[in-house]
Amino acid sequence: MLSDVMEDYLKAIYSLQAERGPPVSTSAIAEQMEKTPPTVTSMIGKLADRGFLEREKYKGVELTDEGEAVALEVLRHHRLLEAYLTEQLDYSWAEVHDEADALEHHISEEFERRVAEALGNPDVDPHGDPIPSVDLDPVDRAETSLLDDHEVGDRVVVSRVSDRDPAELDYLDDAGVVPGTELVVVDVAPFGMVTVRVGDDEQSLPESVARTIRVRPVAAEGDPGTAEEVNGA
Amino acid sequence: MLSDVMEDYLKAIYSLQAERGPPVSTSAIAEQMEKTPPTVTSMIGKLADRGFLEREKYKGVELTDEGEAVALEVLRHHRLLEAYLTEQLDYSWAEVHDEADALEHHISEEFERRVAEALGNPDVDPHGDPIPSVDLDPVDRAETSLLDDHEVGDRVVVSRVSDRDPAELDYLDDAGVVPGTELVVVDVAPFGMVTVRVGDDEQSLPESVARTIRVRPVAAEGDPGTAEEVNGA
DNA sequence: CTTTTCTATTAGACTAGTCTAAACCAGGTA
DNA sequence: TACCTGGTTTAGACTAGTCTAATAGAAAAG
Repeated sequence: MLSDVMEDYLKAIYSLQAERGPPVSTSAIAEQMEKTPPTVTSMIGKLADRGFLEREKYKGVELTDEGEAVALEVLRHHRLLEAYLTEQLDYSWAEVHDEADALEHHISEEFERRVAEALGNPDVDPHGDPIPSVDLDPVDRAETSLLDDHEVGDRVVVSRVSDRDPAELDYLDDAGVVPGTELVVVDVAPFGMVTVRVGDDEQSLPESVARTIRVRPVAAEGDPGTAEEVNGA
Repeated sequence: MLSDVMEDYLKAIYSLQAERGPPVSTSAIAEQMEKTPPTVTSMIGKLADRGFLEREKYKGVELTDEGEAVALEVLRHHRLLEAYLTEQLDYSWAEVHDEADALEHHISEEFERRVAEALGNPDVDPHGDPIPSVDLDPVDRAETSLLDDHEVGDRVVVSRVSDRDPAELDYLDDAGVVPGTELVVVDVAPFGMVTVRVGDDEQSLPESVARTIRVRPVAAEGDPGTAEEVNGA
């Protein structure tokens, strides 16, 4: 009933809304989706007509509960697939995103169920992103903050990394920066370059990378999820 | 470069060509694809322009080597997926077809490779259909014939069953008619109803079903593929 | 309060894939 | 040979999704 394309828009709007809050602008969606603004205007009109979002012209959009449910369903598919590909088919951390993007719209509820079961119903994917529950409760990012927003001396644990750019993921993987890794911010240079200590090594991360890493305070005793082994001392 | 839709047409044409030989008519494709004849005319025009088939107006089409390669690639995906879903995710024999149809166009070469490896590079799927090789050599149905074409007294081994109709598959599964099953034709009634003995049981199969089952002579010592256990005495 | 600038929307066109209705072969029948 | 019948193709329309170019609204600057 809902095309792949529409699902992609709802997913994009969901993540923009989660990051920067509603309303979400036409141009923000256009950038995220790599489409032109008129294309987005036309699509949000259709999505609003079908009740997936509220729209105020020239202002932006906000997902309705129904729109959010669709986005969460797609997100659940995406993250379950990432987890499955990593754990059962030996995909590397960096490879899974594109494959999951291609498959997320085409798996049945049955497939979703069986994959979740095979994984023991995990609640985070390999990047540290929370997997929406079967009943699609909104996921929250609770205690986390962006690494980019921290100051020298802060000691934090990596909660999640973006799953978008394979090259970046490979780089972080090599650097030992994965969900669960503990790090200390040792320098913040002009233009946002952030240097962190990971175990005994220091790693300098461009701002564009630091902005995609979410962290939580190091003290937390909370469940680190399915985090890989923690590096360093 | 090639849309899902085009891949589906090439797959359909491939299987029609394999069953009834070239040329394949517009109406046969239309029926298989559940599309109208004008739609098919328009699509085969595009496929011919792009070199995937030879077309003679008012006569029909025949796949080029390139078209056949595409069809075999899709078929390989389909059958690997069926095998994977059955073996690794506990799908029943009957459930896999639709899931594989949905996924076959969206898996990467990497996914194909990993799935094949996880299964030990099988050469038949759970229905008994041959899985095209990685290098896409044409598959042949060698020694097989349709159950429908046999006479009372013939003793044969099931080589493959159709993967199209889940209800039919469930029925055959219950009846113990799976690839590898040995059966004897005990009656052929008017209108094509075929009665076979499977072990100690007799099963009557409507012609529509008997026509989807391929069998080979019982004597053959050939490799029975990944056949399930053989039922009966 | 007016002007400039930036973003959003409208207008209109294009491709892919589909349909219905009408015209058109081609082969068999008279 | 002429006709009829049935499958095939053409004609034309429609939806989904996309674009570029032009217009319009909102917000910021003067």
